[in-house]
Amino acid sequence: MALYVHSPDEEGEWRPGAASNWWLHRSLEQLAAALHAKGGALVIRCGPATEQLLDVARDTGARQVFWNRLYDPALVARDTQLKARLWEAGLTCESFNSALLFEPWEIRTGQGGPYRVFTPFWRACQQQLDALPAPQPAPDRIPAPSKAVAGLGLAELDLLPRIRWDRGLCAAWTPGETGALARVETFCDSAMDKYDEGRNRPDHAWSSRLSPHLHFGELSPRQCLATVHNALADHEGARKSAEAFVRELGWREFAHHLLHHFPATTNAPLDARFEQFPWSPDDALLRAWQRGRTGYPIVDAGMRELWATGWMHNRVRMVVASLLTKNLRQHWLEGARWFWDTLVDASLANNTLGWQWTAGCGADAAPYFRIFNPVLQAERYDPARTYIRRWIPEIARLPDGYVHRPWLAPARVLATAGVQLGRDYPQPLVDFPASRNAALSAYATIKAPGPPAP
DNA sequence: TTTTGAGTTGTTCGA
DNA sequence: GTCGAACAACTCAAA
Repeated sequence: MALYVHSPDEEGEWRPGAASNWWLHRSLEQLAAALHAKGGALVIRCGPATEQLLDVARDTGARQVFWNRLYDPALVARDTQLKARLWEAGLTCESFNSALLFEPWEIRTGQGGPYRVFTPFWRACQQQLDALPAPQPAPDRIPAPSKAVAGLGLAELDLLPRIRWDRGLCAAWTPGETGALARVETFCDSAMDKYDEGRNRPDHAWSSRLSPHLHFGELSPRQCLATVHNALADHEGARKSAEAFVRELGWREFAHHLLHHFPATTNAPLDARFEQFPWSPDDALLRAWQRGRTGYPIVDAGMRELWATGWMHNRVRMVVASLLTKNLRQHWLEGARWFWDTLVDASLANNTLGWQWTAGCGADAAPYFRIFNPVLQAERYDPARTYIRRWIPEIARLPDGYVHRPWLAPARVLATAGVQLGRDYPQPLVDFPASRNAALSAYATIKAPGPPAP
C-alpha cells in the first residue's frame, strides 16, 4: 500500500509555496491514478508524519515501512525521529536514495571534508558515475491494501488556488511520471544535441525543463542519466552537449551536498562577511521586481514568465537575481522567498545555491565584478527579440534596436510604436552603470580586512 | 607544511 | 567590429 502524508508544518519556514502546492496536487492525482491502474491505491493522510504512520500501521497491521529519503534540513530531522519512533513501535523501516546520484555525505575531499567548489566536486563524482546501479523498472502489479484504510480525498489537502491563477501552469506543464518520461524523451530527441549552446536561450524550448519532475520525484537523476546514455548511442555527435546536461545534474548534486554540510545557508550567507553587506531594503523596488516592472525588458520578461508559468529560464534567473541583489541592492533572501513561492521547481538546495551564488556570498568564489548587464545579456541570448515580445507585449511594436532598451528610443519611435514610457512601460528603476558602481563600492566595504593592527 | 593551479554562466575599456 | 587585458585578492583542493 502506498501512503502520502501531508505535513507542511513540519517543513517550518520553508514549507512549499503556492506553485509547488499546485504541482503537488497534480502529481498526487497522477500517482493515485497510476497506482490504481496497477491494482494498488494511494492513501492520503494529513498531520504529523510519525502519528499518521503509526496510525496507518495500526489500522493495516503493516510490519514494514519503506520510503525514499528527503534532504531538506527540517525533513532530515523529522525523518530521523520518525525512524526511531517506528523502530520503537516494532516496525521495520528502510529508506533509500532515489532523489540523487550520490548521497551528499558520500562525496568527500582528500581530507575527508565537504567540497565548496563545484569543479573538484564534480570531478570526484564523475569517477563514480559508471558504478551507479541502473534504474529498475516499475512493478507491473501493485497489491491492493488487504483491508480498507481511512484516508482523505486529495481535494481536502486544499492545495489548489482558490482563484484560478493556475491556467498558465496548466498550459505549460504535465505533472506526474508520464509527463516526466515524455519530457525527458522529447528533450533527448529534439534539444539534447544542441544543449551546450541551446540551454542559454530563453527564446527557445532548448533547456530540458525537467527540474520540477526531478524535484517531485517523478523522475530520478539516474533515469535521466540512463536515457541520455541511450540517446548518445544514436548520435555520437552530441557528446559535448550530453556532458553539459549531465553536469547540470551535477550542479543539483552539488546543491544537495552543500545543503547537507551547511544547512544554515538556507537563511544565512555561507561567506560570513556578507552578514555585514549594506543591503538597501525597499519594498517598492522589491515589488516592482516581483511584478516585472523594473524597466529592464529581459528582467521583466523573466519575472512575468515566472508568474505566468511557474518557471523561468535559468539564464534569465541569473539576470533577474543579479539585478535584484546588485543593482537594486535587495537582500538575496527576498529573491529566494519570491522564487520559493512562485516556482514549480522550487527546491531548497537549488534555490539556496542559486541565490547565494548570484549574490556572491555562496560556495564558489563569484568574483565581485560579475554583475550581469541586462541589455548585453538580452542581445546575446534573445537575438531575435522573441522572448521579450512574447512576455512584454506593450513594447512589442518597438523596432529591434530598442526592444532591449526602450529608454533610448527617440520620442518619434515610441509614438509610432504606441508606447509612452512611464505609462505603458516603466522607465528603468535604476541607472545601470551608476548602480553597478555603487554595488562594486558596497562589495569593497566587506572585503577581507587588512592585516590585524599590532 | 608549503606550494601551486584554478575557480559555470561577466563587463568594460582601450588598442 | 574584434580582441585581450584588467578588474582584488582569496580560498579551495590536491600534490
